[in-house]
Amino acid sequence: MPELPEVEVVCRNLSELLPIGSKISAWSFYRPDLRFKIPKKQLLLLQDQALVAIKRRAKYILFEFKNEFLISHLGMTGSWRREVGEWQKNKHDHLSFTLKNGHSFVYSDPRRFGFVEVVAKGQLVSRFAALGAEPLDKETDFELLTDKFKSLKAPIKTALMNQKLLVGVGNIYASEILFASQIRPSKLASQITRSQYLEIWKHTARILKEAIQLGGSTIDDYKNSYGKAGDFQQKFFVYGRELELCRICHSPIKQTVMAGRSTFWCSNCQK
DNA sequence: CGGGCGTCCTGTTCGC
DNA sequence: TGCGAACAGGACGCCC
Repeated sequence: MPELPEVEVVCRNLSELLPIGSKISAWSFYRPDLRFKIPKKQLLLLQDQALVAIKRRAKYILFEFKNEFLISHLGMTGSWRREVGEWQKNKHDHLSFTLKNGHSFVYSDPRRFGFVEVVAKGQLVSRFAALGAEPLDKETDFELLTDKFKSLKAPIKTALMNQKLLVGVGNIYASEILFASQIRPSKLASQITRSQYLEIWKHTARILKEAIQLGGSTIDDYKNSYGKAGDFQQKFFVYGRELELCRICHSPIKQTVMAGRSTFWCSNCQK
């Protein structure tokens, strides 16, 4: 489900729903078996602490407290929703916390690829040491990023999804970015010119921003924290459009599997 | 060693 | 209609 735009939207939703200074007055745990066992003890230590901020890094949601971060990764199907007053627990709800005002925030995750984790502030840098550059951060050095990409042997589509170099791009947006850049997904990252990389970085930022503006992409079940679906899927040029006609040249869109993931492209527009 | 593949899960869709 | 296979937004460990 969630790539950078979807996670960013959820972070913005949660920032609105969870005012700075909010305090968790109670935790509830329903089933501990997420990707990693839910760290109950550490979560309980966050009780009565004031929320400082909610941020995003890569595809992670960071709830910042005075001394720790509560990290949430949504995996494929994770979601946070708010419940006010009496509410019905769902089959895939794993945990929730409640504020003094009675609002509850519930984490649900059918496929259980997501997880929550508590990290001391001093440990955050090392925890995220393996993560690459943020595509929407104006501090990102795209010249350096280009150098790194050019040293890879992998196809560009696989490279774009590698979170060690560039974060936030997943299977949907990788296909969309390469269509906009007019480059075939199978083209080797090392064979792409510097000027083509400039195009790729430009379209990466543009597409991710547009997707955020439209509330992300809903393929099947992604919903933001208000329960609302995204609209960016209506703007897809290639993802999920196998055999449909290219919006630019009207050739049928092709689909193949690369590194185990469905990949979509136009054989006429992309070289 | 870099990179590809299988794997962790459940739910839905597809094809026979 | 029914049932099993294939597939789905991520990311890690293992193996070549």
